[in-house]
Amino acid sequence: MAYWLFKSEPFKWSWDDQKEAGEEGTQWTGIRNYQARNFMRDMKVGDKGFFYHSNKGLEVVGIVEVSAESAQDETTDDERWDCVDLRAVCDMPKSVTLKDVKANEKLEDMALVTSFRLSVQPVKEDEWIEVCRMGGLNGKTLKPL
DNA sequence: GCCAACGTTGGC
DNA sequence: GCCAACGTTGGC
Repeated sequence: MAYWLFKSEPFKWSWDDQKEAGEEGTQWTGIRNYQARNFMRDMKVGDKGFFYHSNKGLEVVGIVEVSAESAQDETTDDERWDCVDLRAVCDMPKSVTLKDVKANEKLEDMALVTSFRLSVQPVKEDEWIEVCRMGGLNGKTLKPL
């Protein structure tokens, strides 16, 4: 299983919107960047990801799961763009801010810091565990600590 | 709202 | 295939 991070501007698509999309989840539309798209093509159903609020908030607020593999982005006819479906899994008991991430030397190589413009990013397992721990979650079981 | 970083486009 | 111009992202 792989781990990822998804950025969204909360005034466009917030964590609350994602939760309202329910168990089925919904397409993670609007990605128009080849690198980000290629990461989505690598995703498998069941992969976990952080839901990050960019622009406003600047924090990881929840955990999502890939609920469908990459398929045509329904918001465009352009066949170059496809995306996965995501569903909300749980809240971060305590949201983890970009500031917190930058202040943690274990996370200095995290793509969130090094490739900050990339809107869909891979997360290494140790980074996953660490960010979960900072947010009050066990990264393996996704239960509160 | 500014601007740095960086991806994309298009002329040559 | 280079590179300048341009557009977008996202932190500050």
